[in-house]
Amino acid sequence: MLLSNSPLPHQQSFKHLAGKNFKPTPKNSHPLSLMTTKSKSKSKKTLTPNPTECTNPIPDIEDFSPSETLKIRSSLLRWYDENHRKLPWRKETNHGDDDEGRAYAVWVSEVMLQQTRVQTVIGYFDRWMERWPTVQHLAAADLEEVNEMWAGLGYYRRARFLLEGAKAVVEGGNFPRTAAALRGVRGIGEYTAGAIASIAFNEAVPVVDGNVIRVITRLKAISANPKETATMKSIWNQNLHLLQDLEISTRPSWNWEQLCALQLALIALPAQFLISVVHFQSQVSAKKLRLQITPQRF
DNA sequence: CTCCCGATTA
DNA sequence: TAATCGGGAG
Repeated sequence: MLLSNSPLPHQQSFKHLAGKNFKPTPKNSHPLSLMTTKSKSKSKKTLTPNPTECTNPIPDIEDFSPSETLKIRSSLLRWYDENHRKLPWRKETNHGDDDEGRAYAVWVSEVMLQQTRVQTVIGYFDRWMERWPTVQHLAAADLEEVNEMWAGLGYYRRARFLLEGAKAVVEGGNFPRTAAALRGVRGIGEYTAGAIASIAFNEAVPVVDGNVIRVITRLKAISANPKETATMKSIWNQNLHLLQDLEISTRPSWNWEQLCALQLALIALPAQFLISVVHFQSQVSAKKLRLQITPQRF
């Protein structure tokens, strides 16, 4: 779910949110990092001869402290309130009314956004929803017309999965309402399942896509390679922390809007926000910040 | 883990 | 020409 306000120079890349001078965090560049990507210590199990090694395989990733969580959360929510863009697949209506309709819209938009920039997707999305306003409508379609509507987007296998998924959902009788249940649907993986479950069905599940990886790694000055499964696991965990105990956040109480805003802010956060957030980054991880984060990087 | 899809860039 | 990007399938 890419909601950037800026035009997107490339497809399929979270770099487009970060400006021209964006460069991925170089591996092993963190001076404080004791062991990062290339440490081939595959002896993670049972063998812990070195006492410094046994604590954490990724030393420069630490959990958010409660106060960090509060700061980051309120900044994200403030950003969302002030800057978020209204997009056709995200209606600002009250959530009680038609969450399955919203889930379907999020589903369609997410699949399209996996491969195509926002500006292009909007047109495809509107036409798609006009033709097949609900899962039930889509489930009644056949592959030829789906491909026809999809023409120009590429990745036709994803369109086919979307159709097969819709058929399965309709045959199943009720829309899966949890991330775990959604995972069973064709074409819905960890990310899309989390996005639908949290945005449409109010489940507090973490969601990690390319943009979230970038946000979290910047906020925490993480130098570990996101391609490493251990790093990804940690980033998922970071996001989970941001969602936990929402009732102690700056907003009055837990509600759908808050969860939704947090997820969307994380997913959509443009580079501009990261500049404005630098001041509290310096409180969050001052040492790392000084060493790794420089304004022109954004 | 590897492979996949396509536009875009190096 | 080859690498890159990302979410999902196998």
